[in-house]
Amino acid sequence: MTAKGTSARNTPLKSDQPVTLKDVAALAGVHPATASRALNAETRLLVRRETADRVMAAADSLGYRPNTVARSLRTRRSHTVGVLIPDLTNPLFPPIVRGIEDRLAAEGYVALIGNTDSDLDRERLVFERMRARHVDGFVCATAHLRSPVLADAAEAGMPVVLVNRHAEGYGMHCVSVDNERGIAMAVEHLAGLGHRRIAHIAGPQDVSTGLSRYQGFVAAMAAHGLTVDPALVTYARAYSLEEGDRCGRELTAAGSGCTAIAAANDMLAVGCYAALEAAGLSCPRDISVVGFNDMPFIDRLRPPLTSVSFPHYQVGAEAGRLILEQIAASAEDRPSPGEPGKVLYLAPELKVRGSTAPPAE
Amino acid sequence: MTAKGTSARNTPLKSDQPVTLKDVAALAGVHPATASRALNAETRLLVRRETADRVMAAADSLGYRPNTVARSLRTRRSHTVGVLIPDLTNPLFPPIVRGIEDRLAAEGYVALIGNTDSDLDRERLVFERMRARHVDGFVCATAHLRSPVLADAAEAGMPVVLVNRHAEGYGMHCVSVDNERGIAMAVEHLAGLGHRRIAHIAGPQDVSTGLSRYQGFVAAMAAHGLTVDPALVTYARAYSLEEGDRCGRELTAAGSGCTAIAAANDMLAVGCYAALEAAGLSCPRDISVVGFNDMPFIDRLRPPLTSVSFPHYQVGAEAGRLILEQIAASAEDRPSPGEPGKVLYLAPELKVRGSTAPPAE
DNA sequence: TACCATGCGTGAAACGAAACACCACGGAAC
DNA sequence: GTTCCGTGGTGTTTCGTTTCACGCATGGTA
Repeated sequence: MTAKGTSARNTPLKSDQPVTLKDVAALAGVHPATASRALNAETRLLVRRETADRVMAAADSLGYRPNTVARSLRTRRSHTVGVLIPDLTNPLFPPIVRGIEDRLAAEGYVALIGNTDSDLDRERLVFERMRARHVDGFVCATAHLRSPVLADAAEAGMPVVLVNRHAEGYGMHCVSVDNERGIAMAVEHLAGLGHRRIAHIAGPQDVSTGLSRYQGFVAAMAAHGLTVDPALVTYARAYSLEEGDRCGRELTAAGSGCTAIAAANDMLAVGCYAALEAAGLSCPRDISVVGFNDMPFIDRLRPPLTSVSFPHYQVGAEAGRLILEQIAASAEDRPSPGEPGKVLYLAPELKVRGSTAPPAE
Repeated sequence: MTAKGTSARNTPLKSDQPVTLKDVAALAGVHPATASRALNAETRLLVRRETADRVMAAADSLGYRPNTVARSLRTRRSHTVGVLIPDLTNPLFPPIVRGIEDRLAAEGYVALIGNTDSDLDRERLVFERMRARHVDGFVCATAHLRSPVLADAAEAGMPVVLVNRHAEGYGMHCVSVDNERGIAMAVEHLAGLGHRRIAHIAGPQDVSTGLSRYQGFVAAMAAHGLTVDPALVTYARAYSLEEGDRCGRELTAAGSGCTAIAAANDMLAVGCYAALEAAGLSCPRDISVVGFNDMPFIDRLRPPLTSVSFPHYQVGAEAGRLILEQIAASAEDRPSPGEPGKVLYLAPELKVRGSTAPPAE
């Protein structure tokens, strides 16, 4: 009866029906409940060593794989987390997602991924879909400052960690970069080069990155004794190349006289390149451009973009760590909507490259 | 089909316990089984119209959401598919994954994502992990020509669709680009410019893209009456910048005399840029370089890379379509390991950019 | 009137694993 | 000798849903 296999992976001898816990128990000559505990590391000490070994051997020889679905139904744990991102094809996100996924994988978790395109309806849809699949928590990179989805999640007491973008008032932990500090470094760099009329392509003001980089820009300008000309601030409706182009055209139109542009994000900055080219301007000779995020490959562009950098992968990994921590924590240990929510800021760093130079004249 | 609630989301009046089918049935004054059928569009016609409406209204008012986990346990369908990719941070994959995900989302499916780093052990791990979660099928972009994981999947009769990389002998459908044709276009372009000594940075030969691009290269050279100098073919161990750099250095070393390089992939080509720079060579003046894949942003590099293009997003979307098709198909309709497996090749297109020019002399 | 479809619903049994309550037994304490 | 307790296990229930196998009317038909 002990159809002991070799160390090699032996296919179950049974029919094509998957082998269940009951089968293992039967082979080991023990009750299913006992088998369950023997196989579960947590509860293994409740069963005699020798019995446990017998069960494990049986499981091994049958090629038993626990049915996670059944287990989830009972334990209400799926060992799965949902990851919400605006758009995977934005080069900022892949490293973050990898960081998350690697961290999760290390603990036996897997990631369910969903793109929202910054569309609230689509966000709701994927959120509900993931929730229905009983994810243990969410990592959310799509946070708007006011987010109905996050409000729901908070009310339901689900573990959520925000990444990159912050949203206050829901008591959620967040891991991101110090945006004010980052944009200040950009302004400082430009001012140091001698630029006075510095423009800003602001990101969407309904997400934290857009807002705080804008505020940081204003503050930093003031700190350097520079005035913010309202004509030199444009607002992008999305972090996209197209919007960068549009805003760039606006800034280069009709004698605005700006010599440098601090964009709220690399996509906007790169989009801006096209606008400069269209206007017959050269970067950095005529106009300097600074981005934010230091996306992969941005250092190989033409010209290489000066950008505010932060460790994307680590941000993701930290977010993964935090969500696992919260899942493990009992409900009362989690932050509640009332509290402020811990914020983990990774330090920004300015990467000076070929897109910035002293003003022409 | 589903009875959309009002625009306002009504919170369940019950306690914080999730509302279950039994609750709905109780409110509607009907048996749980009946409620199940009333809510399930497929079986709704088995119940009187009026009763069905009552049940749906009850479900709506309670804010009922079916427990997908319980459903999966019973139906053995998770409405989840596993997506295996080598590395999300390789810019080739995000658009493909988005294509897959969008297509899946349209049918109510979600994607479980896993990076393997081209490591067979890690691949096995995430594969098993996803399998344990009862994914309905796999989309696999990591296929090696011989793959134990795929062999297992085939034997178990699980729906699998290969994307980008092909693997024969497992009878799986595949959606990709015509690699031979693509590399031939690259060679033709270079030959047309007047290049005679054309080098090839080959990809890993244990994956289909590496092998067939290499074979295509050899064939195309012959077709143009050019000889393949073995010294002008180097083999990358991975599709990485580092390997591109290494191979590039090899090719530029000591008087190989090559004037053009056809790389098996953009990452290798871009890595090669660094090697050229290190050797004091200029692209395209001294050496022309052609890539493959036409990754996002590659057209903005310095210099913009000439590359063989194919529609990444569509490839992903097609793969999504195919996997859904197979999941829907009954087991006997699926391709079996014996048969060849349908292959869907999307047409390549050469994007000529600034990295190629006639030879110097 | 007898009889069979048929429409609507009800019970109850899965699905696979974990949690909970219990039980036999041997040894220790009183 | 009785009580008490810890060890190592057994049964049973539960998780929420689907689905199979019926029952019970009703209506059309021979």
